[in-house]
Amino acid sequence: MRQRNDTLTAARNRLESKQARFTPARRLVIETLDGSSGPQSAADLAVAVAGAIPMSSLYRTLSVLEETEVIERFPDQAGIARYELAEWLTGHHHHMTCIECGATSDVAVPGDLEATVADIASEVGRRFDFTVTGHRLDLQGVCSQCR
Amino acid sequence: MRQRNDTLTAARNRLESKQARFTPARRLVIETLDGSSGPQSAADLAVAVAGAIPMSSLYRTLSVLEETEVIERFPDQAGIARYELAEWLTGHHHHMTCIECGATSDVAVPGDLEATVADIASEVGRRFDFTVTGHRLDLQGVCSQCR
DNA sequence: AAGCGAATGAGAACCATTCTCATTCCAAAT
DNA sequence: ATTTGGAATGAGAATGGTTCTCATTCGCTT
Repeated sequence: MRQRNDTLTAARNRLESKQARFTPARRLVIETLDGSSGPQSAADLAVAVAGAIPMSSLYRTLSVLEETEVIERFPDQAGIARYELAEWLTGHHHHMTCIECGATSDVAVPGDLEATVADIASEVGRRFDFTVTGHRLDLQGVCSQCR
Repeated sequence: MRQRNDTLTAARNRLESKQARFTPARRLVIETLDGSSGPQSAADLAVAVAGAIPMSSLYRTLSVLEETEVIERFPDQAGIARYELAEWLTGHHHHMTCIECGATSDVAVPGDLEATVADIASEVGRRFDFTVTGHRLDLQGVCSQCR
């Protein structure tokens, strides 16, 4: 399993390879995301870093990290941006969203099933003349706490 | 295959069963979405209806249709809301987004593969103690025109 | 130690979306 | 036909997440 230091080092290398600095704010955001179990909004992160990063800087930090592909953005159902470490840092995974409480959490689909999903994705691409480079599976349902 | 009139009638029934009227603006938006091959933004729809519906009314129309579950909203990668007819009107389907041109189109995954996807979704739910009620598969890649 | 491009922070600006409210429409009852 | 009350409409203001501006500060590199 990937350790926190590996993530930080990998992210730092990525930033430096794109001539961007590995600054305290960037490091703090990466560490915070690394400790989260699902995608976080800018507001979530502002709380998590306890005001250590002003909003304008936080947003700028997020766009730098997104442009350098250290993190990925996916808007939630309301259209609010949520961020996660990029898959090359976390490993490929999917999301489960509870329709009761709205919480989204990561799911690493077991290898046997994931292989089938990937196969289906490329098979569908083949049938529709579309070169598939990635896929994302979102599950909606009710989490154990809400049930 | 579902005909346009079926869609309109079904949508009308749904609206009326929720004590909402089947007004010209609502009908026009439904017809426009029925004639689209992928999710449309409010701005797209404003163009498509050629100014026949002012923005404030268009947005209100969209929220009524969303609340009555005639349409579904999914924000695109930029967080801008895009709308489609709900799956009970169109049939279950997924999306393919071209990473070159950004276009998103609908894909009806062939029945054999779709059944497998559904099985995997519930199997994953079982393993993670999550009651799956729906799923969505998004394919990223390059469309035939961009390749 | 100096120079210089990058990063920061405060605040203004943006813009998709929602809200307000006065007006108009429609359906049902008279 | 007419009235009536709730629903829908449209114009414009307000909201709020996000981005931009710009003056200041930081941190490499020489």
